[in-house]
Amino acid sequence: MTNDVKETFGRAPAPAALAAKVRTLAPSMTRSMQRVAEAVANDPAGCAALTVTGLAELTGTSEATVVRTARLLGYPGYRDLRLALAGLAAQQESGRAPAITTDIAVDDPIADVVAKLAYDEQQTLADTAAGLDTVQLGAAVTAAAAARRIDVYGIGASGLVAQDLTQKLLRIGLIAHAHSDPHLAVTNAVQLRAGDVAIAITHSGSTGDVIEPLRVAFEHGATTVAITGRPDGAVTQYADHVLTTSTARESELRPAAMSSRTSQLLVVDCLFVGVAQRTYDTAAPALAASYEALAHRHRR
Amino acid sequence: MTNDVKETFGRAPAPAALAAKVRTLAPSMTRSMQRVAEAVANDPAGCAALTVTGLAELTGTSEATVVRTARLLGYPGYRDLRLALAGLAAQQESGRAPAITTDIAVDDPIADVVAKLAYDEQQTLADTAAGLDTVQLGAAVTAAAAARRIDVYGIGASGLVAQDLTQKLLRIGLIAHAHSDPHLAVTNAVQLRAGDVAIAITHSGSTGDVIEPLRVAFEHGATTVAITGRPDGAVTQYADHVLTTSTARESELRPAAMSSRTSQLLVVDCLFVGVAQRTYDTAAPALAASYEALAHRHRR
DNA sequence: GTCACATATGAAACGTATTTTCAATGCCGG
DNA sequence: CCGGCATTGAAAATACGTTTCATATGTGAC
Repeated sequence: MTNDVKETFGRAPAPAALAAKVRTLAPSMTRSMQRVAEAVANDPAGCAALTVTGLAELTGTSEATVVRTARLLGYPGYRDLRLALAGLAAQQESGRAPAITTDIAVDDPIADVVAKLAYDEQQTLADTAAGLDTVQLGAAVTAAAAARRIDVYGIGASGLVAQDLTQKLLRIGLIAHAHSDPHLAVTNAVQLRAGDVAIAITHSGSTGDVIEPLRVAFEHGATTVAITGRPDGAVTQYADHVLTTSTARESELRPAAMSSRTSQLLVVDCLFVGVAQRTYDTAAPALAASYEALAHRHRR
Repeated sequence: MTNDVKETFGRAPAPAALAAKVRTLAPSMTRSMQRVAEAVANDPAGCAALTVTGLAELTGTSEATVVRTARLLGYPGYRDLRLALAGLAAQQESGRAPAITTDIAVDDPIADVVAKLAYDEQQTLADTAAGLDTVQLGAAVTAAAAARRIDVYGIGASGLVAQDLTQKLLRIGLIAHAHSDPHLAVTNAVQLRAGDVAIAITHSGSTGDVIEPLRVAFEHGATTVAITGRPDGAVTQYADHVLTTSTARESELRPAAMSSRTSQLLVVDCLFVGVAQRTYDTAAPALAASYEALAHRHRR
């Protein structure tokens, strides 16, 4: 084709400005081309789902006309117009910001529950990261990396976090124990001495069964760490280092335990990664070995 | 899971979650398919500009492989993948992708570790929420809400998630047990019958010790649910409902267990809230009562 | 090792969507 | 009413996407 009078104008086929371009060029279009352009401008998403033939039928024209319209709009052919259309559709799809502010209600459809929970947990993570004192964290990491042994206290939901931390520390070759039995925790705490580390995890900061072993450890000279949502709670009086978790808004269907757990896990992960960095020479092979050991326990 | 082994997962080919889907499905891909998937995930915009043949050449594979990959990602063919790609490209063009892309390094300062971990976990949550099949989730919720008893199987890190779920279900008055001892799990699974629910949690989808009890439960007529990162894993053959967790990029200092746990917990939370909604009349007072029971165990 | 089997892969055949060509039609000025 | 030009769609030509199938590449058993 030796390009004749009516040809592409403007260089980039920027998808955003498509509606404007349609309006600008409409006067220079023939009747059938206008029908096509109109359809495209009115429902980009719908048209993106159609083939040339489909769009031709929809607008009561022919394939040739559709292609001609695409050309006039600045694309090499219909295929490219269609791609631009898909992009445009995606953009205005995402433009609708969800902004989930409401609490979870009893009659929320399941999809909303998923969206709200995910959003809340993301929020909790951001808050926790922002509020975490990296100096305290660094100190806790240093102590843990050098510790002879590490005891972790946690009860209820926090007990699972304690176990999570312990599992990970064990994997990099450290000696760590999680205690959720208050009596055993205390009897073990007595064994601790300077150079050892004791970590108490409690959202409320006032869980007696967790504070008690930390106090014992503290008095025996161990380095003590508290991971708590209440930096002014009773637990902190026996803690050398306090790591604060964030407290997200809770509701009847979303107990505090849920977001505090997310927050605690982030702190625990940071602690773990910090320790793994400091002890990299032993941690890396230990991690590899534990991975290897599990490999043959998989089916198929 | 009625349909075949290798099949599309999730319903909508939502463009946003494409990178996540690539990561989730990467393990079940062949080498050449992985090359294609990688190219697509790394440069959606660039790939959207290519024809099948072009993409095949770019990745050093054949057209057939490209189409196969598109199918695996949940699209009817390459044409539709390409449209989705164009949409994705347009989105991140306008959205200005922030993305902390670097892995955690051995010498990262602790503040960076916190930021990167928080970011990654947020990403994992978003991906999981996007990829979660709400129909399957709804079905699992319905089954669990009406169950006579609920058994949950999980080992290692997944064991903690299993316990987390169990703890919460117990709080709303349901009968739930977590098993991480494979033998006890199986002997308990034998007791299950129609109307009961068994839930297996395994990131790899191939943990024999978790699959076995689920198989037994399945064969005894219980409704079975699998929470796994591998929708094509061995575990799904005995699962009535499959809930897919997302697989985040992992590295030496950030083992898969970390993000899979985040993902699993979100799924488990959704399950819990869903069940709590359905059983609100009994769940609400039960929650209040358990809260009350703990109140006097706090100091000061 | 090597044999049998399964899986992965690309070349080429095939079908469909897009583009081009071209003849028919309508419109306008003389 | 006629010639010339713009518009249009049917159908041919082509580019693209999909499917098939034979070959290659492992992988586990013996």
